[in-house]
Amino acid sequence: MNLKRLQAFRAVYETGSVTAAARRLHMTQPAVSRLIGDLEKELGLQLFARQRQRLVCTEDGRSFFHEAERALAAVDQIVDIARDIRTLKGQQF
Amino acid sequence: MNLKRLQAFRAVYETGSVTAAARRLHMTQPAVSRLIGDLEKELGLQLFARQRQRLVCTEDGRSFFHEAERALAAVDQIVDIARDIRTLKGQQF
DNA sequence: AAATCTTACGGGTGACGTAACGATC
DNA sequence: GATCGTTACGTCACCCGTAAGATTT
Repeated sequence: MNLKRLQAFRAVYETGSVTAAARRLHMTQPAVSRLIGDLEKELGLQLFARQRQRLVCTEDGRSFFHEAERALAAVDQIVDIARDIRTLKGQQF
Repeated sequence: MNLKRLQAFRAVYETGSVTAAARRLHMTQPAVSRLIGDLEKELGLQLFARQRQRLVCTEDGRSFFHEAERALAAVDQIVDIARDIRTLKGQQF
């Protein structure tokens, strides 16, 4: 598993397009497209249905998103906690 | 942030040694040692105190571990969920 | 034709294992 | 001297951006 892939998935899920997700992530479209494809291959699930020029989230994608968001939130919290600890340390002097 | 670093941290925390953690992770000792060092550098925190031939978890390390474990559990759950979805799909046929 | 997603390709960064070193039991 | 953790070094895979292709509006 890989955090970047999860972050890309969240961005595409929320924006509904690879282009918008790439903008949010400060990346190019091909890079985001690959991350999604790699994640689908790793999971063995089709998270998005390629219809026309848009990626429509599948039923599996929606089920997966709920859990993925929890994991990403937990990881984000880790960084916050670390910063809090550092700040606390700094105040001790 | 990086999942491998967190997994290495958990393994060292629970086993109390780099060697045991490396065995559990199917990696070499230097690789695990680097992951721990990289994580500490990234967080700006000293997670373990190098005493004698053992790594003793610091106060900061213990505080951080609680949150890290939650994140890792959430990630582990993702994989499980994905497998469940695949299994369910398979049963539909 | 402009926009979107995907695939191909080359370059740079990072991770790993082996080897070597210092310290401890 | 055996074990443990760290550092050095060479190699290899992975990830990204640019370029090119296919499809849609």
